[in-house]
Amino acid sequence: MMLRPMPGADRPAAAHVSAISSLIRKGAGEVLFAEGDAQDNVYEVVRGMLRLYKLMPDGRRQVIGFLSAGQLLMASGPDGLCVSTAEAVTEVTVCRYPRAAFERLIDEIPGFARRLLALTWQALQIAHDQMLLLGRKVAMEKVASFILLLAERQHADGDPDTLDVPMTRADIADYLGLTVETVSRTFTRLKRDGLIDLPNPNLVHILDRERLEDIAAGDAGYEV
Amino acid sequence: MMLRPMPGADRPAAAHVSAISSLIRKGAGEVLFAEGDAQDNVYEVVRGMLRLYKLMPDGRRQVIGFLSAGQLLMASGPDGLCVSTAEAVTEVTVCRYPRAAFERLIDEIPGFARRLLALTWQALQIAHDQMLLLGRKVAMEKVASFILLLAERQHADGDPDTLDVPMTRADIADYLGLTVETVSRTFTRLKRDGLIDLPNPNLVHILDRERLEDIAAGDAGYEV
DNA sequence: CGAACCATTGACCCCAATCAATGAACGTGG
DNA sequence: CCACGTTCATTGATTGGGGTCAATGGTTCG
Repeated sequence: MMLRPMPGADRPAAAHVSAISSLIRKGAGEVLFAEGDAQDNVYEVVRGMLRLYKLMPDGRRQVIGFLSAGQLLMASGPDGLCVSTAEAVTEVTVCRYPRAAFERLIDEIPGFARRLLALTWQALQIAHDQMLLLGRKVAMEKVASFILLLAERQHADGDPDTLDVPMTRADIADYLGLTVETVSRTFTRLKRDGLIDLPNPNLVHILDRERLEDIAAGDAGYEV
Repeated sequence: MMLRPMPGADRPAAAHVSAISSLIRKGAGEVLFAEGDAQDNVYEVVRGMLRLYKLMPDGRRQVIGFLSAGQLLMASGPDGLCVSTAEAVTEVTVCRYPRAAFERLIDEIPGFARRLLALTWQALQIAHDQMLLLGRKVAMEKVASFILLLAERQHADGDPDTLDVPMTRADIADYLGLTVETVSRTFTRLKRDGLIDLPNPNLVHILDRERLEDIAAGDAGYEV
């Protein structure tokens, strides 16, 4: 489960429970938990970025989401088994809360459950939007949507049109239901067409946000 | 938002609040609410089936899910705007709860919020599984997964291998990220290969569940 | 009986996958 | 410091799975 901070909430939802938590650091590429693990914890990303994904037996991968600072993550279901794998994209610091203690707080702190419910509902909406993207958008629309999603996430640090891209092309491909090659070609095309600049693979400058938004929404204005 | 009954819960979560609810009937094809509507309600399906979907400006459609008896549906976000459209697949009876009253109950009834949270979390997991399907599975795997999903849903009424398929091929296609033609061809192929029987378009008999499950999981055993 | 809708099937085509090669960036160790 | 391996990104050539276009038949309904 992937949760984002509530709009208007100044502090992450789990800030209440720092007494029972423990801080964990992971280097890039390290696994926090894997699909099927029997560990039963709630995590909060403090610094860095995680990727959450599911695997098929033959290695096909679907990235469910990228989690950055402030986001909550319930790793396992009622049975205590993890339903996806969480891996560090960059070096990350996460805060771990034992599930049992977390659940107790739900009953004790008034309004906490409602807040969690709102967060989970929001996560569900994001998942539904991603279903539209995966099921119905073409490659160009997927990549444009992804760039705007990144932009939305980091409007805090200065220029809203300058984007850090910490994940690899393979991560992006597995998030968008494409291949590495198609993602790369699409970035190149967006650059060639003057919608973005791409000084290096991990840095994007948005040059024409309006057209990007039209493309992402499917208002087909990108055929040249 | 789409919710399913908690495992082990004998009654739908909203059964507590029947005092403030109203029953609504809709004929097949009728719209319960549409994306962007400002109505702020929680629904529970009593009888029949709903489809939930999102649209793109040019008419491309992604079906988010099919809801049958017992399932809960929070139509709108914190801003009160509906994030998807709900339409009757068959004739349906739904129970409507005003959001405000529903929210009050969350604070008043102990454990209710937690129960809703569990339901929402489960809905999120289903959405994540669907993301894997949409992003990484091939047509045959998608259709096999869909048939097994249908089977899971109606194991109550008698034969677990006899499935009612109330939705159209277009609904299925928009749920799986395919076209009507591909869905139809894939059903035909499954029938030809002896994995299912298809007496008519709305009735499926599962003949080889094990192979269907292998295909759905991606254990590629369906090339002939 | 005709209109509308739905499902199926065939012919053809195209977008994105696959296969393949190259270059850039980054350690790591001699 | 440089040779080497590894990983990542890009680009080109080719292919194929599923989309598109089109036609047919079944069913329902007015």
